[in-house]
Amino acid sequence: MMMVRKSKGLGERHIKILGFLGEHQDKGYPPSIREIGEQTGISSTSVVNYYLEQLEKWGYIERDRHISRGMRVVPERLAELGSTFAAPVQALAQAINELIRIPLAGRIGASLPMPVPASDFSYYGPEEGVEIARSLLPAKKAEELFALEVSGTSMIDAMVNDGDIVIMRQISNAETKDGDMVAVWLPERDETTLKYFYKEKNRYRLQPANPTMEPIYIPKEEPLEIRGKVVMVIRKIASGAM
Amino acid sequence: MMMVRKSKGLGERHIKILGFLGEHQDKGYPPSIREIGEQTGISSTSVVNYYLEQLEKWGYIERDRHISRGMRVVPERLAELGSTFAAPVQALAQAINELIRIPLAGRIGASLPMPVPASDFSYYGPEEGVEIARSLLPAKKAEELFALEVSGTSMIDAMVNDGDIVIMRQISNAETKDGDMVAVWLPERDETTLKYFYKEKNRYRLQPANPTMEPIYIPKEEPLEIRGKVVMVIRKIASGAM
DNA sequence: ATCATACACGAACATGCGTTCCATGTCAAG
DNA sequence: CTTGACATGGAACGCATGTTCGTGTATGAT
Repeated sequence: MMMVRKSKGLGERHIKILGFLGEHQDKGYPPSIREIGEQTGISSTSVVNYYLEQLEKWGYIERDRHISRGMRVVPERLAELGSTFAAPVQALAQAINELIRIPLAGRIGASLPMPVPASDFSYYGPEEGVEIARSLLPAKKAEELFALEVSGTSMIDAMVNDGDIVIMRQISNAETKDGDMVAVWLPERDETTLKYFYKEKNRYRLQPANPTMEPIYIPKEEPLEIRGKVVMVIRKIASGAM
Repeated sequence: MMMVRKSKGLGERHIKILGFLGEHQDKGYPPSIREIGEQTGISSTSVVNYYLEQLEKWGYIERDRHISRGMRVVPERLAELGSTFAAPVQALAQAINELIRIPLAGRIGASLPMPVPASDFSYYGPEEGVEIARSLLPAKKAEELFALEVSGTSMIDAMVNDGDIVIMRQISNAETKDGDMVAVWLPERDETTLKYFYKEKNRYRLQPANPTMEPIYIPKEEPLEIRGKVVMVIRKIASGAM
């Protein structure tokens, strides 16, 4: 066989280029091949192109051939790098203006049968949505996420007020882990509630976010549906509330 | 004097161009003059350039001459348009990937002497900050904004929990209007609290956000300092809370 | 009427900038 | 040592794209 020296994996120059692409971000347009060369100490445009082709193959960037400055970084791919690399790329990932548009699936309230986003998340046009900075989220895939506007004060005990927007991730009963804050649908009580979820011997403990309030217990026999896991709560405060 | 027909103000073509710049946003790089022409029904590159120069003069975009696709929209300027124009620009403003980086000024807690951002908001480097989508904010200037991380559960009654991040706008006592949710510093009680603020005959009423809780009254004689107005509250919920 | 100005075209020109091809250097496998 | 994938340069080549200029047409102002 053959086993080349460094080959696979990002080399110093890949990092430099990626880093420069990030720094260049605030210019409003991508750099040209020559500009990349100057900044990364590569004298030949063909070499820069060589690396760009690799970055494209690895999936870190996308290019539109024959178009000046026709390239863009792929934030998702970059996010994967996480903190693997130091400063240069770190800063990059954060510099990448990346907003995630989360579909507003509807409203949720004590008695409302909690809506679930279009089963397959297929495609939602210019519907209403909430834009969140990727840097605010737990850096996971943006799919599976949906938002709900809270209607009514029934979730006061979960520290969630009327008008708040909760960002949720689709999750099944099985996937739910102790300590997750989830939206629970209790068919028998015809009630939806947001609580911290804990499995105990033969019951479920639903703990309110407000530490001054007591948990409620649900016997294991009672049906219980986890509709989603709360990832974030956003409260916009208007000028003249109340 | 002279008063030309339409002149001053954005015309249909300006709007179209601005709109196209927005739509083109997700490509990752700006369009070329010719591309703009095609999409907006302008056959001559010089005419497109003509409009771009105007948009630049009006401050809607910035250009880097002699650089392919060297232009970018100025979100702040665009935000001013507000809902003045219909769909096209509306969508634009929202499509503009624009994150606002709000400096994290520090922590706030019942007994902590609430920190205030670097007096003049001069310049803050890569300090910690929170990135918010402009579309989530009340579309005002991003300056004057700062964020605080809440420490402790002393503001539970304001529906704000330990770890929450509150986005605030600097505001003086005089500017405060009834109904604003503000951070109030009570020197005599050595206490900082978040409450809805109301002026009454000879006292101030500080109303908790949680409707089930009673307001507290501060006699007008007692010193009271409004440190900021709460614009938004963000709660990130970790997987294994509690 | 006459002129200045805003609005529009389209062609020509001069770079900007991506692409391609050829030559060279390096290191590991055979 | 030879071979070959990998890494770099450098210089052309040629389309991509911004800029400039000559022209033409409304509309107001004088």
